[in-house]
Amino acid sequence: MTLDAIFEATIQLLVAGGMHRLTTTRVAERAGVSVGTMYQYFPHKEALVYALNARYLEDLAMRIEATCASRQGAPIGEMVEALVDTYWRAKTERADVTRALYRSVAELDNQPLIDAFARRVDAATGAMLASASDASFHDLKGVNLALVTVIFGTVRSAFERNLPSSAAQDLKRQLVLMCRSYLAAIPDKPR
Amino acid sequence: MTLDAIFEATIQLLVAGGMHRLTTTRVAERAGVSVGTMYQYFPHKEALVYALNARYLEDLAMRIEATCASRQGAPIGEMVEALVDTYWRAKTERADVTRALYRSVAELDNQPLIDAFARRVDAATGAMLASASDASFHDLKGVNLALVTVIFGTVRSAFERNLPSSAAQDLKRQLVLMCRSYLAAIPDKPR
DNA sequence: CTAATATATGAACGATTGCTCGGTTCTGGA
DNA sequence: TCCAGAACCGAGCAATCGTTCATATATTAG
Repeated sequence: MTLDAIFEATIQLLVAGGMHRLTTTRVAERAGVSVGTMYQYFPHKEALVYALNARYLEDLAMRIEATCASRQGAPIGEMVEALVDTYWRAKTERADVTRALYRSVAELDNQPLIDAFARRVDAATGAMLASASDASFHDLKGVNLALVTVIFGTVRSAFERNLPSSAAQDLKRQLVLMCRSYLAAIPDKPR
Repeated sequence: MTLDAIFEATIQLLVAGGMHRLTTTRVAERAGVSVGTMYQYFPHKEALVYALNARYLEDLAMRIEATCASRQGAPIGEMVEALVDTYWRAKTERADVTRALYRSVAELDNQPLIDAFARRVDAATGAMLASASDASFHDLKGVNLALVTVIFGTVRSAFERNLPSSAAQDLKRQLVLMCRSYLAAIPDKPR
């Protein structure tokens, strides 16, 4: 479809040269359409990149939600591992695209996108944590926020450092360990 | 000094409108100099922003190094708290500037800057950790990398979520707790 | 005071880019 | 076959921006 071609071209150009080399002409050219056609789908250039990020975040959110749903009632240790795993894999499997989008996002006013994504993820992980078979938390919201922020932040930070994959693998393991020992350290909900 | 005026103007414009509204003319105007003058200090626009980030990272690195030096031989718990505290404070005290620079950095090829900064910080925190009075680590490099990545990443992630300051304060506490329980969970170096 | 050097100026230029719009081609129902 | 509406085209316009350079001003040395 035309739309897919446009998105794909945008991704490729973003990966290759970042936002400042993403011109409407080039996108059209690589997508095999004309500039005019692009403007039939997007009111302006920003909208294109915005839509691309929306697409990406939609996919990511769905994968996280699926993971969370599948671990309902599991022990927390397993939950954390699954969450880290899903997020890490999603980001790593096309690292160049991830990096390109991380950057493109910075030059956009897409706080609404980020906020909506955060809310979805918070809800999914929150529900999962609440169902843990071997723990219940006094301050579930706080714990949830801490976990999500730490995991997402660490993954991003790891990306920025361009680590060799062995170091990255190790870091991932440390991250899981860190979350687990944290969860073990906070007091259970009194009842 | 002229240079300071230029930097200050750049920061203000970056905060106000991001990189895509940072034009040489506007910088010059706000700095009270002419465009030509700017080009006496920087070969092109990118160099200006690059230098600004270099300046910022230099300051940040120095503060971290100072913190690390002052905690030589302390217990690890204290070290972690001091590190989180320094980094968090440095980022928070002028949150708008921090955010603006986070963004500007994304549109630049400044991997060298980031790498150099990472090396400096790794060295400083590594040396601090190695001197801990109450622990010694089998895989110091791995532990160090994990700690730094998690802390820096979490702070950044927290920024992106625009949390109310009470939630942010709480998150900071959870982060410290997380690092501490992690450190308690990994086995000491055998001897 | 003069000459020489360093620093500052800002109008003008060339190049690029986002976007428009008059017009063509495609599609599928009657 | 015909037609209407949807999809597509792409040369060209208007606007912006980074950069230059001939000129002016300030500073220092002799």
